[in-house]
Amino acid sequence: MSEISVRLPDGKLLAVPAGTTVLAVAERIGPRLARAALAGRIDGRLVDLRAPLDRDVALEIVTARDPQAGEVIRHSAEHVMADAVKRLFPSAQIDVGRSDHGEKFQYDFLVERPFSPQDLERIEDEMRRILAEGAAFEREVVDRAEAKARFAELGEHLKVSRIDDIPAGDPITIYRHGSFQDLCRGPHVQRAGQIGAVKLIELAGAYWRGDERNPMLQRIYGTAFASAKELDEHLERLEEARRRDHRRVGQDLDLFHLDPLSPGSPFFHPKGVVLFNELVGYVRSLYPKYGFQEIITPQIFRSDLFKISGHYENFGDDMFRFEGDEDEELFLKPMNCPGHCVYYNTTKHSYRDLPLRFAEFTRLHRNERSGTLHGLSRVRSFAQDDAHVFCMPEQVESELRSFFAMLREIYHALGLDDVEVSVSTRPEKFIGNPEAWDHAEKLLIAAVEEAGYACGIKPGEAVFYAPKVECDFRDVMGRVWTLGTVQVDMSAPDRFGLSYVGSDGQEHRAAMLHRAILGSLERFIAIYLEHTGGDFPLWLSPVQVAVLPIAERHTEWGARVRDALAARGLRVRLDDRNEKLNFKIREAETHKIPVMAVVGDQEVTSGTVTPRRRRGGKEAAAALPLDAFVAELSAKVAERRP
RNA sequence: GCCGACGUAGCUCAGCUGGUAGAGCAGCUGAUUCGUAAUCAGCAGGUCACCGGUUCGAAUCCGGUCGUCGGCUCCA
Repeated sequence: MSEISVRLPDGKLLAVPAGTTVLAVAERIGPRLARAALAGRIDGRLVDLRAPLDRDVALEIVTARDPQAGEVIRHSAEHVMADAVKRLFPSAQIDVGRSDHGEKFQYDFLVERPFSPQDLERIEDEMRRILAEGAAFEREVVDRAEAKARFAELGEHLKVSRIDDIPAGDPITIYRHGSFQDLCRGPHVQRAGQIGAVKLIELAGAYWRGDERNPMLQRIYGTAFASAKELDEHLERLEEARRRDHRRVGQDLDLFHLDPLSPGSPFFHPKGVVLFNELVGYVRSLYPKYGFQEIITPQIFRSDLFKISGHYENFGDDMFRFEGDEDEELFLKPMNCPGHCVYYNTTKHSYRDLPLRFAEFTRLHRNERSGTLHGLSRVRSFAQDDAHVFCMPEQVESELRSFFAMLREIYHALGLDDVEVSVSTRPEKFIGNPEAWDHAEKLLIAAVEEAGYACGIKPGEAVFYAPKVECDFRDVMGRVWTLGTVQVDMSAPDRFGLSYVGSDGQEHRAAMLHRAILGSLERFIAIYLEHTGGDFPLWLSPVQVAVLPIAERHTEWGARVRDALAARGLRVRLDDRNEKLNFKIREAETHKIPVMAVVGDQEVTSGTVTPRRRRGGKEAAAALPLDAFVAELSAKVAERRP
């Protein structure tokens, strides 16, 4: 039998017979490693311990300490959960599990009646029992007919249909622990005991094969770790996410609320409006620099507009529709682009006028399905930092360059530095010709790379009328949100007959770009609140300064401090309540006010204030003349420094 | 829209298997005049989401509606 060579992480080469399993290699290295092994890794890909090696490879043995250990453990926990469900509910049919996203795993079941939260507890207990039994996971390669027959006999009809999804020629493997077996690619732990801690998190309905025309299965989500300590840390992170939830922060800081009388349409409170307006004002302040002109188009349009744009047939059900006089069909606009096209067409354009860049912040309304509404991040009424660029086709590249320059400037100012950019390519259903799509996609990819981003590709993810760039921001909790986007429209120029007169005196088709940098302001605020936890930089803070007199005799000076700050446009509150300084500080801290100005006897006599920064702690701050204090703060605000 | 859970004072929540609603914080009043994260006391505050049913009696049990939350689907 031929030998292969296995390179270990320390550089050592091990010669073993072809067909040696990963586990056997681990045993050659040492029995303790073999016992602790959860999986192997070849070229960054996890492989099962029982998988035979058939070529020269670089191999790492994955143990509980490995960053990828969780993936293996959770994958095996899926099987344990399915096993537990089958033990408690023998008539349940198993569909499939997943554990390749985040720190949770899931499994779907077809059951006569939905699981209850009590069932969840029972299932979790049963899982612990299975872990305690510590059965070994075994791997088996079977042929297709055998696999189908086996699951058919078990009454697992969903599973049989899943076998049909496996491409012909691919090996079919089954993993078994105890009396439970499941179709699975692996890899899996050696024995159930290696799953140190499990917790079932939640129940949900999920359509079979993700199609809403199919029956709904019951999905259980859980998480699993090598140790109880890691599980606790994970639960602590979930708790932290709950603390930062924008709905909670929005409530605590009195920024907005959602009222049952208008589901999905937020009320912004005065402080929320400050945040909203500061964001809009900032973007607006950059419009001259990047050559945008702001316009305001109608909120309501006749249906004809959306018939021209194509939204009528594609999104008609998701628009707010009503009737005007004489059965006139009207819609609340769900986006600005058609209106911008109408405006573009009000005059004949020369190539000398292009590019024309129209921006608009007015409100948009979409009748989102009730189940999809979520705080500020999914609403029915919102505004975007929306704009459309009308240009000659050969100007698209430089427009994309300008888009990324503006995007960088804004994200940097807001402290959104962890951004990944990708291009979504042509979906199955699309309009326009494929060559034009290919060309546009190439332009986008080149522009992303030129802007200095590694360009990811999201195959088939584009909108039906336009390839698009998506800018995904990773927040402090590690969650990814799509913010900015730019799209090359393959449809509107023709549908609206967007044209310009070229230097040759002939009419030419114009190119059109859609772009937004923050996207929906509502959604952006949600994301930003969770990212910052409500700790805004000075310039965005609804209340920038709290003036805190120590006793009543200091309020007069406090009022003059307040007035001096307010006169320079700073948002300031004088806390003249009859409370102790500690109380006022605590409240300013919990309200996330970035700067406090303490005034007592010393300050009154010397005409100063003693500043205290948010979370400044006990460090002794020096008193500052009022003028200097005001000048420092207004300079920071003007420069949008924290 | 679909599956499940939930809806009690402005906020956060308690109220065991049915017997006329309770706390903390916030608010109001008073006392205290205080130097870097909660001073003390008193007062007031609820058609228990809404509609209907069961019952001598419903916050509690049942049905419906609305909303919220977690998912699914969708996201121009």
